[in-house]
Amino acid sequence: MAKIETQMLKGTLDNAILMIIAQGETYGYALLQQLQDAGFGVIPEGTVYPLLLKMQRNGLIVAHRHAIATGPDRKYYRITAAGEAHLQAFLPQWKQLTTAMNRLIAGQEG
Amino acid sequence: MAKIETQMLKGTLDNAILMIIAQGETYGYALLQQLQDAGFGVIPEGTVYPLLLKMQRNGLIVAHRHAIATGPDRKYYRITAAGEAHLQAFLPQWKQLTTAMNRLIAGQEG
DNA sequence: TTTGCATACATTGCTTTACAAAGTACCTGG
DNA sequence: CCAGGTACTTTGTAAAGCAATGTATGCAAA
Repeated sequence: MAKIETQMLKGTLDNAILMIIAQGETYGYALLQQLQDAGFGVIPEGTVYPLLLKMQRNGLIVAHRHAIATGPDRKYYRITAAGEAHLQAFLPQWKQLTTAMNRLIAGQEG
Repeated sequence: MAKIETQMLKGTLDNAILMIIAQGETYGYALLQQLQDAGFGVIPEGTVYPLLLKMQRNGLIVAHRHAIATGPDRKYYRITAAGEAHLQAFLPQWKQLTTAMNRLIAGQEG
């Protein structure tokens, strides 16, 4: 999986993570793999963990720590109503940006 | 035209500008309007002009100043071979990012 | 036993980027 | 004359991704 230019992820990665959480409770370390599976390439821990903390501070997600049989505790995240609202605000912006870009790209190739 | 969250433009806006220049020589002040027409919303001068200077330093575009009959001089920009190569490297990354995001969004709605 | 590795999360500091704000300068219309 | 549109520049700020480093747990191999 190719690595996406990091600048391009700004303002997008957080919403990607929020969508993954919205589609099923998960925890940080698992998210690293889920992001890769989704096609974002390798996203380092130093990116994901601070992001999760920030989203928690902003009330977009809530966490609850869970001890498991084997290995360190996990922090599971769930999306909040504010998080859902945030996603609803993001979607049209993403649409606008990709529409504008794809039109330029079409003019580039065609 | 709605305003796109500025973080989302990082690493994308430069390539949008590069594509506009690739599709026909233009100058900074005209670019402001072209970006808006393309659907990016209002992009301020404090964003576009520094970006053009940086792209020039990086050899992606070349400029030549042109005096016109009425009003201040204009700096017209043309894309270079390095600029074309830069675009060719950008396109698959953009494709990868939008593919990954759109798949998540589909899972969000469907 | 102990070394190493995978799991799991947190923190500090760096770099890049969009942007606000302010400035310079030209020309036209009221 | 002066307000406003045209046209470009510069300085400083805030935000985000990430490298690097650290902490801690449990298991497997040596």
